[in-house]
Amino acid sequence: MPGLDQRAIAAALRRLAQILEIRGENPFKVRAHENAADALESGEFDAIEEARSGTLGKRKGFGEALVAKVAALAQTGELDELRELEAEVPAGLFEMLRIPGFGPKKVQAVWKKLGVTTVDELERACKDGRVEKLAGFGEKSAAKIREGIAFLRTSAGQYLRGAALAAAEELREALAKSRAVKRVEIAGSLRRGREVVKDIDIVASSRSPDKVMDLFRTLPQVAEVTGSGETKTSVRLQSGIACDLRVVRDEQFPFALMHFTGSKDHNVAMRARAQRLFNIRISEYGLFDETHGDALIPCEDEAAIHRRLGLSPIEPELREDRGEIEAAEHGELPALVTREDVRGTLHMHTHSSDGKAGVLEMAQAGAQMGFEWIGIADHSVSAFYAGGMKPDEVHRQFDEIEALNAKGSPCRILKGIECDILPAGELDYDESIWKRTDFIVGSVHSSFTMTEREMTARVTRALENPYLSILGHPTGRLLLRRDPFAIDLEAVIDAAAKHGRIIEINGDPNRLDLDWRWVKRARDAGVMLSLGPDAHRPEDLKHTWLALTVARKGWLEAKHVLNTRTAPEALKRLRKMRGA
DNA sequence: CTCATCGT
DNA sequence: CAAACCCT
DNA sequence: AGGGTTTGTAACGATGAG
Repeated sequence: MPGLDQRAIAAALRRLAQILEIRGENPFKVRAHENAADALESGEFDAIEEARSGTLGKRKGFGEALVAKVAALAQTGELDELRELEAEVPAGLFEMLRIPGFGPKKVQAVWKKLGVTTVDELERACKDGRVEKLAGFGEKSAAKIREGIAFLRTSAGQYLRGAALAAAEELREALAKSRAVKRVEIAGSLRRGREVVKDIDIVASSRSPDKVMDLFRTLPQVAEVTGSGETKTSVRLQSGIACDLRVVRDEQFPFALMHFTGSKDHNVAMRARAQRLFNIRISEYGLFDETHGDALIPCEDEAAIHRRLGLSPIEPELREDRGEIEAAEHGELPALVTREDVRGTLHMHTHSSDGKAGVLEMAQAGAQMGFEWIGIADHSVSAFYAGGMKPDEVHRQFDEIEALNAKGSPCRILKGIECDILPAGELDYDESIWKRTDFIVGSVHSSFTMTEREMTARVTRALENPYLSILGHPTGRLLLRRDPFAIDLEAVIDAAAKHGRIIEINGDPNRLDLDWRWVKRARDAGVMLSLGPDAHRPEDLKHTWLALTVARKGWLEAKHVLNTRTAPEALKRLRKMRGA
């Protein structure tokens, strides 16, 4: 077997860590493997080269054993230890680890004591009462596991927008390079900006579809071709995501793009309306005028289709059949906020808490991406698991930021903190720290299991604090992993509106929280929103764009978004909340 | 109540 | 498992 | 210096079993 690349080595070490964990080995040993995998994944150094030259062992976290493992994986792609242990641990156990509340110890228990090795078996064991009889488990445990399995099932086969989009853009670019391809676009729910997707749809136009299909089938990302004809090819990528490519003649491209972008409900509504008002039939191949012998009405792009149907152009993000067609009819669509409108971005971490870079590096990355200003917001002291800052650390960081701003930072840096909203609705620290900040992002990071009433009271109380500028990731959801905590968002939005507070659209690909459906309600209630990358390393600043998509999906215009302001304007808006 | 486990 | 610590 | 041994995440809340 050939040697593995750095990412694959990291994945192998992570797998090993999981096996060790299920086997109940020393937690520090498990952690050591995870840390090593993290380090390799960060890509900050060439581990393969360092393993070869013998310098890897000088690195913190890499001792004799891990250096040997990395070297073996780099050279042969195999590791005896991993192969042997994998043979011992049934593959289904890893899937069980994904059940919320079901960790390595419980996996071990049901495996060893009940011989359960798959999620399906576990479900049966819950139903027939074997689980609740197990020492350490009871009726409630069994019920909770069944809930967890149900959640797992609903998220099965779905992928985060962030990951799917990256894969789709690679494919699109590969296809666009071909001379046989005239036009090519990502379609489907990905184009509509949905937060999770079940597959990737790509639409292309070409005079020689077979050539395009050939190219597509042989792309390096493709693991398996599941179907292929002259208009459609379906594949599964290495990452497991299914991907469909449709190829049409160039005249048909706008119609196909619109059809495959959906949503289904949007298409149905569009078609019914076209039929009713214009006697026009819409299909993926064109607009057909039924009063004139079903003649094709040519359109060069989607905007032309919209215009022909008496509508202003409807951006893909809005095509959810939530009033966009009526708005387009009356010329009342929002002028959606664009990348060009965005001048700054705030909510990012540095090595003062759990970030991987310093303030200056983040500022440089921000400037490079064209931001005029950034806002740092490291974790507060209660977020111990994330290395939250003690008061003196806050002052030290703020001194550094002030010095940088004074001597000419790559871009203007705003001083902020991501302050924990404690269970009673208090913010971490006190006024002596708060007053030194330009802004505070207040976030819930603990006690998620409060009742809706309690949680709502907690957050609305925090919103009354004049120093809380922005409510961070308001529902705490983790896409495909954890539901939002119970909270009355209506009441939260009202409280934010009342006190002039801003609500964050967190752009972490795992969160995308506030959800777009609520973004629109916040907007309608007069609340300003802020795009937050929640970056932990310079390259994460691009999460701003994921948040931007959510904003667009929530019908936001530039005026609704803090990030479109110049630094002085943003500061003015933030200060206003404090009554200054 | 204590202990184990999980999650952040 | 790695790193710090303690011992001769 | 080289070895064997001990210590170390980062700290706490929620939940459930017994």
